[in-house]
Amino acid sequence: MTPRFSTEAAESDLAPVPALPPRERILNAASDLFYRQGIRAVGVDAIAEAAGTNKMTLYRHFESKDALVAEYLRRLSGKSQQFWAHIEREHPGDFRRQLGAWLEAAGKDANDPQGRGCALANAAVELAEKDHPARRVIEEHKRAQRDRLTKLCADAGLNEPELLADELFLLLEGARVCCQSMPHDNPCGRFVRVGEAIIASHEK
Amino acid sequence: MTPRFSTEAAESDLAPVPALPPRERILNAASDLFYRQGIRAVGVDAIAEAAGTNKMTLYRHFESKDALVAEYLRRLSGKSQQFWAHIEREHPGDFRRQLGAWLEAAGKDANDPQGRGCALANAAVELAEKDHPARRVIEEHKRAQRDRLTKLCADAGLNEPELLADELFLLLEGARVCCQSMPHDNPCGRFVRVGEAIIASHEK
DNA sequence: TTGATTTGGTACCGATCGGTAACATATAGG
DNA sequence: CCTATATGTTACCGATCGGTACCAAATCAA
Repeated sequence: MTPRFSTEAAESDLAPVPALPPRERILNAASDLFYRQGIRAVGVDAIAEAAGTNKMTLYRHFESKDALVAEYLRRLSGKSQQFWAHIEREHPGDFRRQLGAWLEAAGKDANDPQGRGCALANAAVELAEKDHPARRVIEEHKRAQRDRLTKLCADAGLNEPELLADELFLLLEGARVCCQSMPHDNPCGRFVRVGEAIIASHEK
Repeated sequence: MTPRFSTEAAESDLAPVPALPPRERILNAASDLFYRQGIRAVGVDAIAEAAGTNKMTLYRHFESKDALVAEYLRRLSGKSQQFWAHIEREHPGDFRRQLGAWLEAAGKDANDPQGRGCALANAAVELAEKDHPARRVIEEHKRAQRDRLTKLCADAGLNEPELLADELFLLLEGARVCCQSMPHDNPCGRFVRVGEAIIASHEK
């Protein structure tokens, strides 16, 4: 690297994404830290530092750590909705392929060796307080996921769609918690196979 | 009283029981608080107070909070082993009934409105550090549970016992995390029914 | 250019965290 | 009985927690 002359500016030195506004940087940093280390294990100081800013700016954009946590989960829930739209766009009208795409993506998620399962479900475990602002987001998200999966199973013309959806839903939730409690030799490897077997058993 | 299915932890709520030695009181208080409020949410001061003793005595019996957490989980894992012995004793040689008893107890566990799922799995979510002393206990416990269930499915003469055991295992893990992320109208209500259907699909 | 808004920096707050020193009091065993 | 061990009490440690006051620098709009 060429030596710099002055201590000034350093536009393109090593700032990865300097263009993002502080709020986005904070949310990105918080998302990464919360997911990898756990919500309660991460302090606001660490988030501010990882975001390349300070605590004061953090509290100008989020009224509390709890509010930041809720926003972190809200954004993830939004990305999940985008995923549903994505598979719908990929296989328009073909509900069986949509279900297959869902299963494949879920399997990839559950088998990611770096993954720590579902951030929303993890948050529900960490935040036992009944009145935590994140709980609204979590419960609403899970309900929506289950409903969406139920609708897809029905559209796919499978038997007992509600029951099938719950089987698949519980299966995925189980896989995403097992990958944390059984990081070695876990049963998630069979996830897709099991899912396909379950779907097949609801064939008309 | 029949031994509990597994890992729900709750000791007697309001038993002052001054007769118990301090170590047991501490362990009981810690179990209750850790399970209901979460491990990271509970401080050693609160544990000592709930145990009717003080922090000094706590640290005379446990070298650290982490060690106390590990012991808390170790004891639960032991109770789980007792449960396996229990159903074996109840239905000696009748592996199908043993499997039925397992399913019924698991269903009761997953549908307990006061329950917060599996304490071991919850701990795995809360304690992301790979070198936490509790992780040994958790992983060993889960491995043992899965192996035991696999053995039972095999003894029951069902098809593809390893696959069946993993289906049931993931189903239970999913149910015990869902009861936290979906406290209202959750899919755990179908747990036993789903389990029976899965078992039936492995009938010879 | 000016004036208002946003951001960064630092120092601080009270509370709580996990953990310990020192000493007083019980309780047990010989 | 006396002595050793286990327990209770209090005060304290440094570190960190979530959250804020204050002011300077940068940015942006008019």
